[in-house]
Amino acid sequence: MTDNLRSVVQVAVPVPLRRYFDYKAERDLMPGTRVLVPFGRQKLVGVVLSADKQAGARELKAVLRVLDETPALSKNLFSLLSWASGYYHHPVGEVMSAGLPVLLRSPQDLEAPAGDRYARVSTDDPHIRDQLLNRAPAQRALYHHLQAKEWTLVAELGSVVPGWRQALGALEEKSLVETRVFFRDPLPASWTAPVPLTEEQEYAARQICTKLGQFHSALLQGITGSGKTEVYMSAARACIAQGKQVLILVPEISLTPQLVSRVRDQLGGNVCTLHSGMTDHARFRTWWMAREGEVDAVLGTRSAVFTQLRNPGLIVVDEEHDASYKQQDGFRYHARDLAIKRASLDNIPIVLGSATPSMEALYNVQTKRFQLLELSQRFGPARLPAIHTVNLNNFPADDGLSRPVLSAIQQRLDRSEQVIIYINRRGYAPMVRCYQCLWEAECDHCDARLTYHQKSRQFRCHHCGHTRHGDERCPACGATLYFAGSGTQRIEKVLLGRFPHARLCRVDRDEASTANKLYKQLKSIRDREVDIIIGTQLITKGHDFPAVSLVCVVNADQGLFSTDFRAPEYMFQQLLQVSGRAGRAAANGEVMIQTAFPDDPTIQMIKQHDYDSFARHCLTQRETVGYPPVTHFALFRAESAKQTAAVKFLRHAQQIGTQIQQEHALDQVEILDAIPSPMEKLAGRFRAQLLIRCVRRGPLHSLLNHWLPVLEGSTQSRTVRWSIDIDPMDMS
DNA sequence: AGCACGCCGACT
DNA sequence: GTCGGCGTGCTC
Repeated sequence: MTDNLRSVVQVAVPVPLRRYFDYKAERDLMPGTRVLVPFGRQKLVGVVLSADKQAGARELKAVLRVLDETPALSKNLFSLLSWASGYYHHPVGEVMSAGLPVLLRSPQDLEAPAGDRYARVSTDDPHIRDQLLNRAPAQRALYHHLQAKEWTLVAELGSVVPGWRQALGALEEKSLVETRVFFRDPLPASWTAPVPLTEEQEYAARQICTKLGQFHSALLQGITGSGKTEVYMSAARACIAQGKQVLILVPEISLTPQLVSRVRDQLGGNVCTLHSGMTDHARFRTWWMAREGEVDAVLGTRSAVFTQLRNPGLIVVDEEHDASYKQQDGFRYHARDLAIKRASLDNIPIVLGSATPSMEALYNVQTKRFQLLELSQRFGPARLPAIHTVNLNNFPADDGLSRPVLSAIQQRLDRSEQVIIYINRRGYAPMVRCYQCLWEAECDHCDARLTYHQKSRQFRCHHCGHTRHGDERCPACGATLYFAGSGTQRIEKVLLGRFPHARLCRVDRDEASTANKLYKQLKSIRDREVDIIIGTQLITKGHDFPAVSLVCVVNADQGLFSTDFRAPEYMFQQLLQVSGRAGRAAANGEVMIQTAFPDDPTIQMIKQHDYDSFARHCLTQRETVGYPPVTHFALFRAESAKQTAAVKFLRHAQQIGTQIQQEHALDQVEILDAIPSPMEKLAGRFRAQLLIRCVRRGPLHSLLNHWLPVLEGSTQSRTVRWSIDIDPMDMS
């Protein structure tokens, strides 16, 4: 029998299996090429891993269709994803799939994306216009609408001008209006001359620039307001001047329109963005242009680390310590770490920036893997705010706010300066109980208390989103409920009673539920339409409020008693970040932290703005107890609707692991006991975890390499939902 | 993950 | 007598 399918290709199919599948193909295909393959009785888009001529003994199915002329995944991106699949021990098919834009995960040929049609007025001659339009009101309305702007997106006309389709056609016919298709927003780039850098900034930027063209990692540590962005931008301009592209990663929350326009201003406008709010089509367009080399810079969140660049030149990871870089489900990668790997594959420099670097980054500085670049001066007139503590043992805060804090607020209001009240807890009260019948507001689906939301008269679970209606009466016996602790709503109410003439603004996920609402709130704060801002961590990130001169932290003590070993680190980062909001323009910035433990060493170091001492202290501690980054963690997680199933499964996993460990003499690795998660029940599922750790990565990974296939093959692995988390960022 | 097959419980 | 529950097995 003649067979023109003479090649065998290994294909990564998007299924949760830690293996690939062989198919016949007409010719050898390049790694990274997408193929449509039959899989069971479905057809799936897979990615070619390798090809060889050896005809297997088995009868193979044939590739149905080759989807890419040139591989959708470039050589380096393919290498990055292959590496990531190994490092994170995640099924290769799912990893390859995650590295593709959503549009390319379905069987579409790889071709240039469609652009957007824009329209603009082409003639401004009033005579012609009036003559041609005096009997066409719809056309006239459309014409006037278009006149207001340079290019207008045709797709947006529907909501503005009724009957636009006909009118536009007619206007085009009369040559009064022209339309064109653009890949990106054709607004002219406003270009701002770069601000002169300080000596420190200049030095940092130059250090980065000298490394263009080779792999090099630098940590840019600069206190809030020291102008890290100017350093990135200066290095980016140098990179672009060499004809290379820049990839800039930012945390989810800080990718605001202001940031985009700021970067556009500084880099010459040829900048594309990539974030979760965009449509699949818009993302594909950015992806395509970056790959074609048509954009100078890509600015994006976590998943933008997979953007292909034709001429990569520099990677920037802003707010490197931010938790949103870690994907928390499915393929649990860390975008910052992948960015470093990517820089090494592309042979280009990478800059990680932060005011409060992660312990991981600082450890890499200690071990000489990263170069440290420091910015120690605040830019412009602003100085660091003074940080005071208010001892809650001496000044009780019955309603959440102590007397010294209240009088400090009064003082700022008298001087018409703005105040931020920082409280990292939404709702009215996190604890509700009845002293008559001892009823307590608890979630039916989680091991957690319900938070009372007064505004919506609801009890809400902040873990699973479950809500139940209720008011201030006990649902069991009708007595008046007791509310303990305070959230943003309660603080707002207290302030309203205390300062009836002040204009309040509450910024939390309930109030700022969409990016647009948040943006409006932030704008009204900046425009000084607000006196007191009550906010959660939503307000801590990167926003500049020049008129804020006082920041009050309602309760700093949660971070001191958490079960999570990273809690002090997060607390420090958060408090320094929110402190940075005080007095960015004025010289009289002040921060007041309410705490019952003013002598706690962490609190003391916060008062001194002494992140370096804290970090040293923290790293030493991590070293003694064997925690990351000095020791490496891998965490098995499992969950099931049945109470004991998850722990049972992980005990089974533990047994397999211990046996494999002995067989391969991997005795440096420590396998702890399978235990229920700190919050065992979440959203109606019972969860458990199993921690593996090792001072060296090598043995940890080789253990997992032997372990996971066996576990995956075991029949019990179908009874629960389980996953492995390499370098877990939270242990809940 | 999907999807089929297969063997035990309460229903038209 | 069947519809359907989810345990088990397989996907080149």
